Amino acid sequence: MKPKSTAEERLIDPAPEAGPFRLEAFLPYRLSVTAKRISRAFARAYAERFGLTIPEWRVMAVLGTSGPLTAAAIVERTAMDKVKVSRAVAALEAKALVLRRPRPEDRRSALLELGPAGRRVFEEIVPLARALEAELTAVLGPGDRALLAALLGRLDAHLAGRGDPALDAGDPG
Amino acid sequence: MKPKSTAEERLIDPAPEAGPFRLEAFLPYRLSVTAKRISRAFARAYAERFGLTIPEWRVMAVLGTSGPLTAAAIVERTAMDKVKVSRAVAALEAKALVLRRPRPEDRRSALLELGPAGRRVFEEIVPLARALEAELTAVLGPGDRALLAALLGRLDAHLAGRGDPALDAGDPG
DNA sequence: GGGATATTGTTTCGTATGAAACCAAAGTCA
DNA sequence: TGACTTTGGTTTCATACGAAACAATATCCC
Repeated sequence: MKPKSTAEERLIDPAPEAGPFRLEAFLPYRLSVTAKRISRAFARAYAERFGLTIPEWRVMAVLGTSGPLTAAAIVERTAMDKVKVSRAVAALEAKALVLRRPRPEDRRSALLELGPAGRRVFEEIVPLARALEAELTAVLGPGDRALLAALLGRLDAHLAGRGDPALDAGDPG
Repeated sequence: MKPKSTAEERLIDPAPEAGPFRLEAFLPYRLSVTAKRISRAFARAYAERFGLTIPEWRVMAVLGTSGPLTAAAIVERTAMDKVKVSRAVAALEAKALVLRRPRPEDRRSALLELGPAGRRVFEEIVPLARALEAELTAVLGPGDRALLAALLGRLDAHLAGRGDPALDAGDPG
């Protein structure tokens, strides 16, 4: 750690030594740990009560609040890659939660939508997901929760802008 | 979505319907997406330039700023489960970056520390990691970065408190 | 029309993950 | 001392992941 740096030095050295490296203060690490913890809690809840994985839940989540979508549209809205979406949809079809409606005008893709059973499960999950979210983020008041969302939003926009390849997302949900 | 709720209803219903469910506004989802994006960027950088995975980097990170540690101590400090740590350490040993020093007084575990090569890699990675962190979080000023860290800190403490089982952490680093 | 190219999803294949089983070395205690 | 139990790490095994290859259309453009 250098003694205090002058304004000039700061211009030259944009990332001044901030003392010894501490993993627990490293933002990417912190973000990962927190996200994973929350992810787990949700994964467990969805699995236990509905037999769903997080990718499956994400697909249902978007289909629950939109008209029928193609797989590609789901990819866009869930930040998952197409392999994951493909598998999640296949699983949901097998459970009769999602229906596939072929499109004569383009037989490569089909429109996907919640079936009656899927709709019921969706209606049941949403309040649960909201409650769990509220419970897990209880330490933050509504204000800080919004603040966190805003910060993540800015960060995300930045990251999405930086032409990074695959845009998939881990697990939570 | 209910018509506006009265104060009384709010007391009764702690999680008032906030309109239709929107995945992209769901905090667990947002956290996961952002964490994963950052994770990827780091994973790629570490792999390309140092041939390291994130779990490996984490192990080196703690060993780089502490005396020799047992695997169990590393588990504590990296929020990774013992299987992951075991494998990361094995890989680092194979690369001669980490050395294992047996302990006669307890031959079940050994003390682990960076070897000379590991030390050199560590010294090289740290500035890079800091620079990448700075770049990725550039949209947030230092103030907001600290704010985000603080919010994650509170959230984490809360989550860690809630006796959730496994405490492993995803990937970033 | 009809070959070249692009788009949409699915499948393959190698790697990462983690729960549970396992092994070896301590520790307990009768 | 000699069962049991506990602790520290490793290995196994079944699953999740995603990059790359693939198959089936669709679209271009001559």
